[in-house]
Parts: sequence; structure tokens; C-alpha cells
Amino acid sequence: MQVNNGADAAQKLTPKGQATRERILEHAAALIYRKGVHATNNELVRRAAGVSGSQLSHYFPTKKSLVLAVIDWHADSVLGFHRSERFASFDTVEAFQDWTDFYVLSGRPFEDGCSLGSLASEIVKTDLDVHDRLAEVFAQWREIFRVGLDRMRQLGRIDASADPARLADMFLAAYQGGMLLAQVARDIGPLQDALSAAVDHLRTFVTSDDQHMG
Amino acid sequence: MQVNNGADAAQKLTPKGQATRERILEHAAALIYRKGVHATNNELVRRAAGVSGSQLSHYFPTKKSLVLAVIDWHADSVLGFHRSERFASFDTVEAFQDWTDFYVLSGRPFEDGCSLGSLASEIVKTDLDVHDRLAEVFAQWREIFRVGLDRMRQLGRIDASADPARLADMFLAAYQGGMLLAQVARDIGPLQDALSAAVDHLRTFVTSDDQHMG
DNA sequence: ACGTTGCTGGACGATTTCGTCCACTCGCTT
DNA sequence: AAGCGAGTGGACGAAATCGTCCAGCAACGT
Repeated sequence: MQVNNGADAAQKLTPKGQATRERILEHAAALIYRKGVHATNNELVRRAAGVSGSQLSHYFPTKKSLVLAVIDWHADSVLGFHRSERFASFDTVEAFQDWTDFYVLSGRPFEDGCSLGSLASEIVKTDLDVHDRLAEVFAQWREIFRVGLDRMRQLGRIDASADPARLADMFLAAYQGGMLLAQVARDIGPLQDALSAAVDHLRTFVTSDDQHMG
Repeated sequence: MQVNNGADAAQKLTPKGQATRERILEHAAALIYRKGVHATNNELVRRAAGVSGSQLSHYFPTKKSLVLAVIDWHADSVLGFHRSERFASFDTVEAFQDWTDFYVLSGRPFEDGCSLGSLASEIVKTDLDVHDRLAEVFAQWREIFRVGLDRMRQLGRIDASADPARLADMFLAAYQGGMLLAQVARDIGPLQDALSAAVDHLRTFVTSDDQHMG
């Protein structure tokens, strides 16, 4: 289910080498998330991870391979987070409410945007090889929402007229767009508005049997 | 109302120089929209606009000044489009419906994303001077929606419980997020879903007096 | 007609950044 | 203990890109 990239290359590494590779990856992911892709040069990664220049070439022959690995790293993180028991498979309105609350209430994650969305926006126009990978990750993300919403509908928690696929895209778009606006405005307000409006819209489909306010 | 940048520098230019400056600007805007900021080097701009290297430095001393001017160029375009009579100040549901239809029905504008959103995502993390300019543009954009929605509420076209500011953020976020998802998926579906869901949500506030389906 | 101001052109230097190369060290196996 | 492979280190070369410099050209006013 995970994207599983770079495992082939990591198989023939000793524990020490694998640890070094992982260390590079973590620091690179943090730097790219913080400063963007093309503002993160190999010297920054080198200093942050405490490795020398040749090791980057050793574990990640080109910068593209590093970026690709970072995408998978963030993808696993984001998808894992959304698949955690915390949100109960997104099959209740409360789960979506908890999800939005998480981003709104947790201090400052909006300053750097979405780890995947920001990255996607930055490189979508340049590297076409990365395109398919990103598309797959977003498709999986959307599928998490869609499956949950579809289950809600099958269980009669929301009206049959609700379109799970459409609502899933709405949530994902509200989140991505809200993150962008919040990032630009340096204010979480737009994200909060977008997400709460999305949840409000979901509530309009809640069947009267199942209605209890959050 | 317009952002009005670079006008100071343009004032002491002859018509010929001003034409050259405008030509550079147009081609740079198109290139940046198509290929992104940091994939658009001055040689590409030079060849596209048919000017020599020194003219870029003449009219735009640094790349940042060029990007700044391009932002204003796109900002004027986007804000002007939304302020056109076409959408009647966004004070009817049909106006919002027409707005979404425009993006969904017009062939392929989603492939390169939103001219402002993509640009914002790419440089928000790098150049801090650009930050404020972008924030102002998005605030104006949001304000167009908010004023229209507020007017709708005052006219009783939508319920008093509707929050214009929140709905405005929702529309903008749905558009930006939908554009990003459509761009990554190379499919307009996500944008269509997000925008139609946003309009659907707006419809839930329509008062019974004013209800006529689109 | 002539000079000043603005416009144009190509070439150059400086900087950044990526990726490679060779030499050295560490740990494990024989 | 010796050898081999993996891991490590720093330095180097190559490429791209930005911005500057100086010289020639055009246009306008006096």
C-alpha cells in the first residue's frame, strides 16, 4: 500500500549505510519542506545530516533521486497519518471534524504549507518524472476520503444523494487551497474557513437519524 | 485599486522603450506561467521577447524585479477578470455557477494551474519580499467574493446564517486546491468536483423565495 | 546640424551548484 | 593477520545563470 521507493537500493546496504541514508533522507525532507526544493542545495543537506559530498552521490546519485525519495518519505508520512486509527477510516462526520481541528488547532503547521502540496506545486511544472508519483499519492489520499464517505453513505449516515468522490475531492482541495492561502496570508484563517465550510457541507448530507452536533 | 507596480520606472520611458518593456513583461509572464519561475531563465525571456541581454537589466535590473512585475501583470489580469461585468459582482448564485463553468468548460487552463496560485506556491518559501505583494492580491481576490456574498445576504438571496468571509475563503481555496489537484492528475475532474461542491454548498443557503435551479 | 538622452547589442566575469574522482579508513571474512 | 568490500572525506571540474560593462545606434530638442 505504501509507495515503497528506494527499497531496492537500500537492500544492499549495511545497517550503518542504511542509517546514513535514512539520516540524509530525514534532513533533506525537513529542509525541502522548510525552504523548498530548489532552495535546498546539497551543501545544506550535507551540513544538516553531517555527511560529506560524496555520500549524497553515493546514496542519491542525482538530486532528482533525492527529491523522489523525499516525496515518498512525505507520502508515507501523510498517508500513514490519514490511515491511523485516530480518524477511524473517515466514516463519521466527527472524524472529518477531528481532522480539520487537528490542522486548525495545532500551532503553526500552516506556515510551510502541506508537505506534499507545496512540493507538488513547486516541481509539477519542471520534472515530469515526478509527476506520476505525485499523482499516485494524491489519488491514494483522495481514496482514503472517498472510501470513508462511501461507507458513511452505505451505512445511511449521510444521504444517498451525496457523491463520495466529489466530496473527497472537495475536502482535499479545501485543504490544499486553504493551506496555500494560509501560507500566503501568514494567517490560519483561510484554512480554517475552507475546512469548516467543507465540513459544513458534509453535514448538510447527514441523515436526521444520525444528527448530533459536534 | 490595481496593484500598480513599476509605473514609477515606466514613467520616464519613451513609447518605444515602454513597448519593449511591455513585450518583455508579456513573454516573461507567459514563460513563467508555463514553465515556472526558476525554470525561466533570462535567455528564454530574451529569445522569446526578441531582446538582448542588457535590456533585461535595463528594464528589470534584477530577476526579482521581473518576477515582481510579472506578479502584478497576472494580478491585474486575474482581478480584472473577476471584476468584469461577466460575473455581475458575484451577487447571484448564477454568477458563481458561471464562474466555475468557465474553468471547467474552457479546454485546458488547468494544465498549468492558476497563474497566481502556482506562482505563489513556488516562491512563497524563498523570496520574502514577494510575500506581501501576493498576500495583498489574494486578499483583494477574496474581497471580490466576500463583497458579492455579503450583498447576496443583505438582499436576502441567501440566508442570514451564511458567513460571506468564510464562503469567500471556501471558493478561493476550492479553486486553488482544485487547480493543484487537476494539475497533478492531469485531469480536470478534481477541479470540477471541488468547484461544484462549493457551489452546492452555497446553494444550501439560498432562501426559498429565491430558489431556481441552474 | 549637432549634442544629449535614451535604447540596443554582444561579450565578459563572478557566483552558485551539481556531480565526479581519487585516496583513506573501518569492519568483516577467510 | 591479511584482504576485500563498504563507507567516508575533501577537493576538483563542468555547467548554468545572473548581472555588468563598454561600445554603437536611434531619436528628439535646440
